[in-house]
Amino acid sequence: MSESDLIREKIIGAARERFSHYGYPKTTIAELADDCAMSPGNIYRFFKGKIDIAVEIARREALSAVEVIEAVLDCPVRSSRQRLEEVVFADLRYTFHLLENRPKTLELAQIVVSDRPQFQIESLRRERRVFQRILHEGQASGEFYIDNVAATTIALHAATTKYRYAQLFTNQTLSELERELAHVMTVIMRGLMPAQNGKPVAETVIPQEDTSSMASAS
Amino acid sequence: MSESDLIREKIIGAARERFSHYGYPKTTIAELADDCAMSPGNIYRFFKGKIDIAVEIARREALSAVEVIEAVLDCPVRSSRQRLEEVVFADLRYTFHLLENRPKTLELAQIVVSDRPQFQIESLRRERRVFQRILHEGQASGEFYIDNVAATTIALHAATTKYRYAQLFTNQTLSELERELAHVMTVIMRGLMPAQNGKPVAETVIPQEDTSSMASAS
DNA sequence: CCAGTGAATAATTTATTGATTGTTCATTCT
DNA sequence: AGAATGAACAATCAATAAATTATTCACTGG
Repeated sequence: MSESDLIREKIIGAARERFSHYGYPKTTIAELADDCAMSPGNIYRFFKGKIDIAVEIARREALSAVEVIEAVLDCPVRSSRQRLEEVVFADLRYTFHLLENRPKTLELAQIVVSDRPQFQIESLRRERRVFQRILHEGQASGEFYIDNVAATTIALHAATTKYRYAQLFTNQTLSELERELAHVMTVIMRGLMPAQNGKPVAETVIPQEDTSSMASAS
Repeated sequence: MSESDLIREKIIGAARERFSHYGYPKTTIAELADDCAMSPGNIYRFFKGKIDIAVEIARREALSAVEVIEAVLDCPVRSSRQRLEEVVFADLRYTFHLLENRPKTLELAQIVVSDRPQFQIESLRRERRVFQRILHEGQASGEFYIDNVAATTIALHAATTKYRYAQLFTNQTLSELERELAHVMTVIMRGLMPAQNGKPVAETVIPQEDTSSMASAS
């Protein structure tokens, strides 16, 4: 990593710290410059503007969020169904806890999105890719009956919209949301899986929370 | 209708007019009083405060929205499936056109909800009742396989969240949303209906827009 | 009495100003 | 030369004052 990149990282680190403590609007370029022992003007040799620092931080946050979800893919499971359910519930829990414990992260994301609408579109696309992988795998194994994986991925993603950053839509508790999502997933799974000897597949059971990946937030 | 009720209606009429033209914040009590040829103080004999006028208007708007959706129930259809699909698509189209043609209506609703959170909860509940009726009917006729109608109603409602006031979530066009919703409904219908001789039920077809109930907005 | 008034008051909103902050760039360092 | 500075300028924000508005209530005319 070049010298220049190191300085860039230093700025990002200082900004992450201040944005999460005091918020984006209350953080000044002068403060970031101070933190990095440089002049305000020098910041602009590394970022085009203040908002671009926020974009970079939000981009990394979004990537690591998808990684948390993708981590679920790595642990061995019995079926694609279980994978899918675990990913959806992980999404609910991850975004729920994020808003609960680090509200400034959402604030930052909203500021970035209002300036760069494309940012949100790309974040959603990344998330869908995880879904798509699972559906594709389930189709290949014959576990799912899906005639159009791409369209079904979009449908699945849309149908679970309420369970991403759920606090934006409702003030239900996490338990209530989990119970509700289980019912949604029951219907969806029955929509994806052929009935077993005349009986629809069993109801979705709320998965155990995976405590091993519950890293504490900075 | 009593004299007093007539005056009340006059105030509501004047407020509807001004709220929809200039918005709630820019409408003053003095203006409403002028419109009704009375003094500002007299308004308060009919409404506890300015916000209560908005609440009453929003309440009626919400009721008439549900009526538009319920109207779909009256026309004869071949199946519960068709009913359900028509209601869901009617909801998407109605709320989409509402935001497109009468943005002040949403503004008013948001103001009311921010002051009276209960308002939103009740509106959603009313909407769900329409869904519940159809699910219940489909279950009774054997067309749907549903083990828990109440829970499935909630699931269906949650899964279609994105298609109510869709512009709040996305800037997709109505056609795009319709195509997407068709895929969502395909999965859901397959989740609700037993497969016919081994094959999952057919994909959802986007229903024709019902032009007969397309009343022009004031 | 009681529906209705309108001036008085409290609460909000808007306008104005001064201070702060984001951004640029001519200049200084190394 | 390239890296960094910090004063200068423009844009934005915060604080305050001014104006407007919501609400109340002692009063009036029927």
